[in-house]
Amino acid sequence: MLKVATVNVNGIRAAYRRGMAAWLEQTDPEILLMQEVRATDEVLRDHLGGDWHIAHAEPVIEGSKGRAGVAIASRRPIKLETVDPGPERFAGCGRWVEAEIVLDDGNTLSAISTYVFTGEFETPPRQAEKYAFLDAITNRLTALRADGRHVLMCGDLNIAHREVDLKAWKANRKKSGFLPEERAWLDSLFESGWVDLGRRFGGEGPGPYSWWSWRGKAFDNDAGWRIDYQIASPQLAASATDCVIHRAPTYAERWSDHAPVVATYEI
Amino acid sequence: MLKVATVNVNGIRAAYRRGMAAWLEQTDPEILLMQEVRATDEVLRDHLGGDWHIAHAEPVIEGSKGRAGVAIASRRPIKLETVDPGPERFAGCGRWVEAEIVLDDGNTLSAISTYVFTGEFETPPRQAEKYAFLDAITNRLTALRADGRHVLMCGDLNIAHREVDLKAWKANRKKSGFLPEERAWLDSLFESGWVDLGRRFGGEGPGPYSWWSWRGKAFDNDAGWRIDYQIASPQLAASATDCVIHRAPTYAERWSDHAPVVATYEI
DNA sequence: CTTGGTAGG
DNA sequence: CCTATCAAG
Repeated sequence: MLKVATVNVNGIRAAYRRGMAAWLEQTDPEILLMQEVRATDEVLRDHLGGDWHIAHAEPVIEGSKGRAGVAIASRRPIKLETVDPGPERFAGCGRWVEAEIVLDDGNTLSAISTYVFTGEFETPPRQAEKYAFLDAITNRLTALRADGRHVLMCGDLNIAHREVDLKAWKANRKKSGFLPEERAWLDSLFESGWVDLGRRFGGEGPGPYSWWSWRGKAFDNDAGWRIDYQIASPQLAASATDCVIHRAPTYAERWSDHAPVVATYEI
Repeated sequence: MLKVATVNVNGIRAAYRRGMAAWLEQTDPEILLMQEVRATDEVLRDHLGGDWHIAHAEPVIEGSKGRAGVAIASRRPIKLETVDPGPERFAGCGRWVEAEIVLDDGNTLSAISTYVFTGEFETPPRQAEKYAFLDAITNRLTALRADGRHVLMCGDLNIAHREVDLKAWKANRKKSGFLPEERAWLDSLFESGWVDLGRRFGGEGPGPYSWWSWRGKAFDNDAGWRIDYQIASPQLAASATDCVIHRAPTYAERWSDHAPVVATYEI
């Protein structure tokens, strides 16, 4: 049995200050994938404490200190760590990290933590960067699946797939995060066999969501988006028994603007 | 009877967040002089609320947004507001404001709120700026006293006068804030008739102090400095009946790193 | 150790 | 509305 949790922590320091440690102890995942770590490697390791093997893509490009950052913490050893999804333009961006982990059955799992660009900003234009990153993901996933291993991509894709995946879908049809091109990218991913565990176990919807703006009453009104995913290769997906979003009971109990997505695989 | 309070609020927003309003309501001064307001005029007025006449020197020089700022809030009308101590080099620095207030006896009071430069930084060198500001103060005070009005200069002078005015005087003999030249400036001010109300009513010392670093256990150990003053012209000083420093009971009850200095004048 | 401004989300 | 960095104190 393999319990996997993914969450955009929105700053590991702030998350711990607000109570992430209690959630982690109670949930006790075998693998924890994080996005927006927003800290140095030293700070990340200090917060998580011992007994973890950690793969961390800290952004290294100029002016990116305290931004982005993705990591994978594993109770089992990490055989190989790979940073960046491939193309040179994304070198050191702190948005992609892979960890090869050997499972009980001897098979290899490539676990991925990714944090896709927000496309919503006009200056500089970021939507093109987002599409380029999605392309890079497609290529990298295809390469990883070639040798038959298990692949699990987790993270904040900054895309809601269908109308049931965000509360205000009508108002957001022309907004980055719910553009036809972005949704089509997820369509083609799922059509080629990758499985969206959140939707498989999340019912018909609308909801559940995984992100709510801190602003106004977005959380209390459940005006959220499902933009955080566990996306598994077919064989791995077939072994899944559960996938739930850990929405905090109250606004005050949130320790991130995102909620964890937690899945169990019988593998 | 005229109750006057002066305090370096270290950011009016932070001070209100931490409980300044309760202190202000309980103390209920006729005139409240503030330093390090660190806010726009609109924000200052929003926080103080109605029923005040306000003179505010907001810093206007490039890159000074959110820094310095001195203000005078008065329950009685302010006849004339003057900003800056005079020399062009201090134009718009947000460290000096005067308010002319007509007293019950028909006399005019020039109340001053000032925030003298910290000299402790090496790059850029600030000690020279501090001495130049002290010179400007001397000249301006002399001019104000010429026509026989009452003058009350309140504020954070960033100078402890004598050994009894800071806990660690031995360790600070070569530090800005307790340099011989700075102490001599206060000596000559008091020798020319200006009166340090805090010392007149504060006993022999050591202490009381008006500022403690936020760092370490400075507050709990009372490792402070008396750098906040009410300095009155001779006639006004003669009418004073009391001057006390409102040190918070506990660290948690502080709403600034400085404590208010509150005096009463029978005039 | 705390302040506010700032860029980013 | 929240994150972190930054200069300043």
